[in-house]
Amino acid sequence: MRADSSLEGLPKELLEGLNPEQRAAVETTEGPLLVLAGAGSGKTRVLTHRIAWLIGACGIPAEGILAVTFTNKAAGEMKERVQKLLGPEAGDVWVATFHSTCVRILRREIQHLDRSRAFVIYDESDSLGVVKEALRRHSLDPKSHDPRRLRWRIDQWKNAGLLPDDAGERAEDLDAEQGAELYATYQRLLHEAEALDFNDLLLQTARLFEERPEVLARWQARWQYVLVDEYQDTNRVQYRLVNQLASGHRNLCVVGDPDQSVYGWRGADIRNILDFERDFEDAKVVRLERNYRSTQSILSAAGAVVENNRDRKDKRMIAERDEGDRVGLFEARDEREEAQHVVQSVLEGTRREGRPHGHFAVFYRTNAQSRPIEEELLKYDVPYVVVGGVRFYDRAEVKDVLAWLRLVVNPADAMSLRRALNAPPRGIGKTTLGRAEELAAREGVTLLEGLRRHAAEGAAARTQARVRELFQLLESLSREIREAPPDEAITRVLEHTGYLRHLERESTPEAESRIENLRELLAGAEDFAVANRGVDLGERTPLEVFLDQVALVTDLDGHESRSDRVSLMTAHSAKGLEFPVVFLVGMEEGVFPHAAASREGRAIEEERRLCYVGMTRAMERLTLTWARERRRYGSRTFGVPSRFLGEIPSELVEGDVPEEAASRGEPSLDYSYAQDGAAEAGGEGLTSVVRGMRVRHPIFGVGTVLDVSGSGPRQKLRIRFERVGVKTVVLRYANLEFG
DNA sequence: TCTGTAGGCGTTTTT
DNA sequence: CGCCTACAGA
Repeated sequence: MRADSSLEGLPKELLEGLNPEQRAAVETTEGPLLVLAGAGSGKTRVLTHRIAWLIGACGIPAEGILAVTFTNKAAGEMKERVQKLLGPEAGDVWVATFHSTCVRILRREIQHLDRSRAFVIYDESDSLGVVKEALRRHSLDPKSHDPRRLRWRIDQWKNAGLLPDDAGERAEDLDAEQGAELYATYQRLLHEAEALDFNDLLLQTARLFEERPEVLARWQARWQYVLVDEYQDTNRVQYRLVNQLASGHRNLCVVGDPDQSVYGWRGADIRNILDFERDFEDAKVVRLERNYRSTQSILSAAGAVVENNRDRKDKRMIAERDEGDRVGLFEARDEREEAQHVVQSVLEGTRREGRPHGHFAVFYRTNAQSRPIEEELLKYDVPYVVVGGVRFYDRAEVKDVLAWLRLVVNPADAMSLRRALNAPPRGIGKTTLGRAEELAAREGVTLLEGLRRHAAEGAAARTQARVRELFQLLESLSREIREAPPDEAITRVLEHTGYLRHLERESTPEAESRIENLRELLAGAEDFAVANRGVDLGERTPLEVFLDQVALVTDLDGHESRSDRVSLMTAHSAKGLEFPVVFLVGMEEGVFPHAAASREGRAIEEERRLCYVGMTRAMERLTLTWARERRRYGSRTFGVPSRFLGEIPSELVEGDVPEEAASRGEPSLDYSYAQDGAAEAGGEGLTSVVRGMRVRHPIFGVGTVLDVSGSGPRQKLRIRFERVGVKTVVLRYANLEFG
């Protein structure tokens, strides 16, 4: 312990107000520690106090600590709270997401993998563009090979830590083999563009650590204490990274709650937390089971739902608060009535109890469900904010401008070139680009260089002139903005490329709103410039750092919780938050649980955990609503109440548990398991169809199942038939033979 | 090469 | 229902 006068008395203070378990989690600083932190048990408090304890009481230098979180928002909050506890002593503690941590490492070390340190980060749509390009290179029709499906598949491989060769080795059929080849092409294209997609950030870092032990050793030495938040949501690659970083000193503290694991679809592997004690035999385990957030009724109701999961460690949360109101249940005729109920309740709460709008939150399963609620809120002038959804930086006009910036930083970036090229249009079209691409592939140069050579080698005079103009523009732009602060760089791009003039000339309301978004982009860049004035960025330019940040922020991070607005968001986005009054809407089969999850046991359990997450965000009042009728993709559909409603004991509920839901819980669970089991056993028993299965259709002949969607009588199959290509058939009517 | 329109399509959750 | 793509016409 160090005798720094400014810290005297602090250590004691850091433990005040913590319960014995929380205190143990803070004080157990050495060696592996697993903190099983149930919902509302003061997890963030433990993490922040632990960091403060390490610095303030144990004398660990701030920069020796790494704390990894899931979202930028969580990271920001945690850092802020540590600073509040310690003051300036908090200094350089590194609290960040996995992704930004990896970016930081790669920006310094990626040359060891033979790559450029000026790499660009491709987001989902960039990456989809690369997938399409890969399909083109293999002369495959995007109609029969859905690019999104392939992208998803590549993602799954990456989440599992598999590189193209690994995927190829494991391929069991032609389809998988072809997929692996496409994956290889995809990686090659990324490499040629000096680009990394989101998953590459993690995967390449893990690879780097494996291939270069001396590099790993440096980072191990730097971060003597590692903390990981939301450990239940880590995937295999993140697991590898954590183990690599902690394998020397083993001062690893992971915090999580298996009941809140809701990212399995994204490759999160719940085994990571369930097996922690096996991975580290000497691990200490602390359980935080006192809930300080919710009333007894809310907690019991949520617990009753999640208890139905079979694959679960038994756990009981103890409510510290009193019983409170029963959980509300509302049956609406349709989605409009549902919205009306929510908004009327909000109005009542504000009038009668004087609650600010910020007390209320509405959660739904999918982003598309926000609309009717928004319309109703607008009708009564209730201020609200939609959290998540379309990322600001995903808007076309914003991406256009950013493409120019990215191109200046990294001229190899083919996707940005494609974008920037025609923003605004400058007479270089498909044909020219296609030729340039061919040339680039043939001669092994970047797309930009291919374009230059194509123009030099006898393209039409017109094209030549236009390409020359483009290069002049790029060169002068590059000279001017390379070292400039991002706000100035954006201004220059808007001027010199003629993008702004192009929009102004349109003078439509749409163009007007685009210009408005660009102003917002500019304002964001100004904020960045102000925040980073005088900050040492090392060898990197402000523009480069700005682009990194832009690539990794989500819409979630920007909107801080405001006290004067109702919050609307998906149940996923709600994780980690809390609100006094919560509405969980759209509680119908097919909506929540989502139809895509209804067929598989494991997926249903994840839906149930998601429901648990949503319910446990509520502090004082929780209302679940469902609608008999709902407009979905333009047409009316009829819904039955969610099985989750039937899992809540009626004595905890205000209002009637719908009969249909009450009778569901058990049998539906068994059914899903029966189906799952049959699939694993090789397809006997009920018609349980899985991907890759061979089938015979009376008309179309023999084929392979590509995908299964929906459940029950409406279950649909996408099948690639040998003779007639890909068709979608309804299982019930198709008369398929299996085997 | 660009722009407008008609049709097809799929729609889970996100770093 | 709204987004995106493919296609036709200038």
